[in-house]
Amino acid sequence: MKEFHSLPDGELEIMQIVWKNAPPVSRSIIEQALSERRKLAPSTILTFLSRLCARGFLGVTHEGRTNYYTPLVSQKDYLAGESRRMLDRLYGGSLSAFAVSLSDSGVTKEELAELRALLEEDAL
Amino acid sequence: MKEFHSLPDGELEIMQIVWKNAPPVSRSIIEQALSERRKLAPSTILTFLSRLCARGFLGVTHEGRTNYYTPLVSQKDYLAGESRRMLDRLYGGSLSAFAVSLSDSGVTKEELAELRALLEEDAL
DNA sequence: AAAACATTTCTACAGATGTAGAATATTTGT
DNA sequence: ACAAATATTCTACATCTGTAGAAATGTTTT
Repeated sequence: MKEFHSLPDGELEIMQIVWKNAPPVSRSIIEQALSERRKLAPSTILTFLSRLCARGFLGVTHEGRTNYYTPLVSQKDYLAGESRRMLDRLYGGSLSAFAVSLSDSGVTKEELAELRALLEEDAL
Repeated sequence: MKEFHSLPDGELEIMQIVWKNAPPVSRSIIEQALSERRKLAPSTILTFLSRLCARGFLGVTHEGRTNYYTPLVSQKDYLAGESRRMLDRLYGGSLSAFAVSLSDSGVTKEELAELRALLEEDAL
């Protein structure tokens, strides 16, 4: 399992959108999806996209005047790495310490119940 | 519950040490604790400390030529905020999605068992 | 009290990140 | 073929982060 370094917020936001859509994804699709959350100049989005390409997170193909992007790192792999990193960084690697902290932060009883269900049915 | 913004790695590392010790904590103590993990110039550590003061994370008092630092934000509050932020940012707020991802990232069976125990005894 | 020393504050700088205007290239309507 | 429209790439810049040398300040030793 490869180690990817963390993405900055802006780039992660783009990746989440790319992952959510069937590849390859055009910039207009991304801009569309993103616009529901915040307004960015087209060139800003393109900057993020090219930085993601430079990092090896996305591959790009040109179709006329349009760029299409394809993820080169899977969401699953990236998130797994991030979660572990976060657990180490913040809780010295202790999952339980993290859970306690979450309950401090207001996870709902429903969420905890859901998690317990997952654990009890050995889904993990 | 106040919202604190995320700390960069270097500053978080310092905060973790400050939290671990009984306040107020001197720079020499911090440098000592830190030196076991990595080597930084004293002035670098001081830079982090003064940035933490500027952010309102630490208060400082001067005792002769020595500075003593006291946390103004509790570890518990900070971690609670960070955990939630991370859950939102990476998993759209879903605790279960996070748990699945953790199991992808190689949490041990022991950790999961421990977590289940916590949940079952309603400790959270 | 001067010298030697320890500690802190200033200043600096390179690289990362968020953001976007200007310049350039591609497509399309007429 | 050309103008209008549109998408992409370049260039730019302010702020944040990691890092630390130089300068200033306070302490101890002889």
